[in-house]
Amino acid sequence: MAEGVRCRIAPAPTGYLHVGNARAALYNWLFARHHGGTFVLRIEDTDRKRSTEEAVGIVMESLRWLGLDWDEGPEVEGPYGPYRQSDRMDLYRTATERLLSDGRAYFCYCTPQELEDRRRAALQRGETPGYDGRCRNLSEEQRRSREAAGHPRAVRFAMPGIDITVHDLIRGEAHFPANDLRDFVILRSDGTPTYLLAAAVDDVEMRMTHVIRGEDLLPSTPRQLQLIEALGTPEPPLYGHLPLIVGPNGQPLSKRHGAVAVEGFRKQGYLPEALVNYLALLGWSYDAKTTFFSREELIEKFDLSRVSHNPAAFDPQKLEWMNGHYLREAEDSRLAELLIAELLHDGVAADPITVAAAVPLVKERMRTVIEGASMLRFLFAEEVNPDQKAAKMLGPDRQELLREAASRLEAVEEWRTGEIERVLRRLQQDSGLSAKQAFQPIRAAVTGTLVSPPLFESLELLGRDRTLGRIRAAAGL
RNA sequence: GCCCCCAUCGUCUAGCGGCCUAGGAUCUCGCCCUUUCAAGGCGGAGACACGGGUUCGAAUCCCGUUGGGGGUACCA
Repeated sequence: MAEGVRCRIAPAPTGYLHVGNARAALYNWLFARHHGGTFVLRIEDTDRKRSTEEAVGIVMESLRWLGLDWDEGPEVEGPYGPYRQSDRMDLYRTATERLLSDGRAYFCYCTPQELEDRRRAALQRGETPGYDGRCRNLSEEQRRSREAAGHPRAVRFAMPGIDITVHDLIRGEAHFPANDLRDFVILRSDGTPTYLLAAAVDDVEMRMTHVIRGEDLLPSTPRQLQLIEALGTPEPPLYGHLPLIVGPNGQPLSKRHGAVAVEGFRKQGYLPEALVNYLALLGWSYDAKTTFFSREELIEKFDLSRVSHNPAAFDPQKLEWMNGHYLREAEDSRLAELLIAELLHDGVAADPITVAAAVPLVKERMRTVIEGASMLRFLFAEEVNPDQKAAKMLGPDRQELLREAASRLEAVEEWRTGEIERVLRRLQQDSGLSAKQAFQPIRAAVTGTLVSPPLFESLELLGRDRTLGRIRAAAGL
């Protein structure tokens, strides 16, 4: 660690940033920031068909939205670029050639079909499936004849045939028996590198000191360690494997469980600081008590030794609750902007001044921006269509109350919350009704629902004309 | 099949041999506050997967079982 920490997030541009990747990015970023190190973004797009420019853009946008800025990577570049694997093909080819000439890799002429057949046969015999190494010791003659026959060839890495122990930063040691560590393809027959090769080469070339990634990659670590050693690296990176994020039932997290992409959470009205805080705690904890962490606190306190070992179920409800907390803490002006954007997205051109005035009414009762926006809709609608429950509250027996309310409100001198409240409370007392009995019909008439922001404030914001119009309409006037 | 990882309330977790009558958060239920809904306050219910060891003493250490997840590709 002499030169300082260097770690990275290396997403494949699949068109969105999955929460699992987002969390891995966050932990890497926190780790780098905590140690004053360097956080690198590398795009793993060796699978050309699946990656587009647009997909890369979305990944970067999601990272930025989360506030995870990278020190090296696309757009900012850096001393070990380029940072897209598709721009680094020469490197992989060169590395392969060196491995080939060092005798650490060899050409394999087996076809996918043959491989599949042998694999099935081995499974049937109860043996460990995996490459049997048959092309490893081909004679020069055998090789030549296959070349002459035009057989496609892939390049395989020659594993040393020894047991390997991985020292994991998070979970300690993991032992892998030699028999399960078979020779694997590093360069496909079409000349492109596989993940194992590309990641190993890049981690070495980019001087990564720590590789913190999902547990799904733990079994590939002994292979990469060997590859890295064969590449002549004096000091391989240290590895740490994060527990996977799973769905509510312990199954893999999928779209069926709601949003799984960072972009999706943004669209649903979540705040980045809420997602960051939630994700930080999904697999890591600081102590028994602390739940809320600012970005600075996370940087200061984050520590790999406190990352948990077991899979964590993503809990949308807890995220929502946490989002509510951050919404309440957010600046009013920021919320106003988000609400206006959300309303507009919904086809409502909301007046900014009204929204700004309404923010205090909704900020403490919304859990997402979408929810907040829906609470404000009645302020901008032409007319209201009472929902079922509200309609019940507007039966014939409430008409007199509504009429009286309309006439008294018409006489209010200054259309302010205080005045409105005074008049309506007097009405309530005169009517002999309970507050609930008296005010719910008015709420129903004005907002079309029985659940809304506080009534008197709402009436002020709605304005006298529309308030009276709605009450009268509900009273059948 | 084989290999690897993991195992505390429904969920996220604290716990790293006695401080545990197992703590916090979320969810849920009740009460208070209250014009509705929230927010807030108070209270309740809710977990050490199982079986063996080790030890004066085990949620904590060891072994096994069971369960879950991951891997086993010319995907990443």
